[in-house]
Amino acid sequence: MEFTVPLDTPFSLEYTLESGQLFRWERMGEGWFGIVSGAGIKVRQEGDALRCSSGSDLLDNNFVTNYFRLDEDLDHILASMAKDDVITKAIEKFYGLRLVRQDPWECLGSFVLATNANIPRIKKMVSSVCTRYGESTQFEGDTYHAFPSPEVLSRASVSDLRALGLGYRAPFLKHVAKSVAEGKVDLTSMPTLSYEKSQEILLTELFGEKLLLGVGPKVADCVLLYSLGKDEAFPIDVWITRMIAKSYPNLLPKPLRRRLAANAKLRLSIGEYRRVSNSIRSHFGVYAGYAQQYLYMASREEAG
DNA sequence: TAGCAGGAAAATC
DNA sequence: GATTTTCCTGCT
Repeated sequence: MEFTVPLDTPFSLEYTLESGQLFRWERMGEGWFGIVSGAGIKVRQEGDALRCSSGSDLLDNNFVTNYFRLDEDLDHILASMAKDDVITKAIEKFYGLRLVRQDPWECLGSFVLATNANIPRIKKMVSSVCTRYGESTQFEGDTYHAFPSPEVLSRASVSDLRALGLGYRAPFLKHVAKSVAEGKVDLTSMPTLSYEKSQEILLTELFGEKLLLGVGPKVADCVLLYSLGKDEAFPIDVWITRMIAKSYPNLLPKPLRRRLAANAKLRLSIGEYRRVSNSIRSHFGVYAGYAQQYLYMASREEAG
C-alpha cells in the first residue's frame, strides 16, 4: 500500500537510518528500503513528508509514525539534553536524527551478533540468519525474509548457525532465542518496567548461569534504548568511549581518565561501565540516550 | 580485577 | 598481501 506521512516535526530519515540502530535498511535510489515486521517498505523523504510504499497493510501511516517516534516533540528532547558545546554542535550537525521503536526481539537478536564486528558485517550476519530461517515475504516481485522468531532460532543447530558466518556468536544467539522462547525473559513486560529493573532482568544470572548469554551491559543498553523506550539508557561502545575521553574527561574517574588519555585499553570493565554510565546520565538527564546517538554520529564523523 | 580468547570480515597499512 | 580493527562478552 502507498501512503504519505506528513511531517510537522523535525526529522532526518537519512541520519536516523545511518546511526547504527538498525541493520535491515539499505539506500535505494532517492530513498530507503527496509524489512520491518516481516514486510518490505520503501520510504523517501520529500521535504516535509515521507512517501511510503509497503508490502503489508500493517505497515501503514500509524505504524511508520510510531516506528520513527514522530509523535514526540524532538525539539523539547534536544533542548533538555543540550548541556554543553560539544553536544550542541552534534545536535546542529545531525539535527532530525531520532531514536526508533524497533521490535525488541529482533533488536536483541541483532545486537548479540554485534560484538567484535563492524556494521557492514553485522548487516551481513543478520541478513544471512533471516534468509536461512525467516519467513519469506514478497515485495514488488522480489522475495525477502523476516527476522526469525525466537522459537525457530532456538531450534536451529549451532553448527548451522556457524555455517552462516556467525562464529562464536552462534551459540549465544541460540541460547538467547531459547531463553526468550521459553519465557525466561519476557521482553513484552519491559516497556512498563523501569530502566534499572529491565536492565537487571536482561543481565540476570541464575545459579551462576546467565539468562542471556552474550548480553552484557552495552548490548542490554542498546535493546533498552532502541526497542523498549528507555531513553536514559546510554550504550557505551568504543566510539562513545573515545568521544567521552576526548570531550568529557571530567565525567570520568581519574584513573580511567589517565588510561584513556594514553589511548590504552578502550574497553571498560563492568564496574567502570556502570560508573561512567551513571555519571553521563547525571550530566545529560533523562534523554541521555538521545545524546548518545548524536555523539555516536559525531564521533564516527570525526574519525572520517 | 586483569587479561585473554573468540571467528570472520572490513579497514588499514 | 599482511596486519589491525571491528557498536563486546565470557571465562579464568
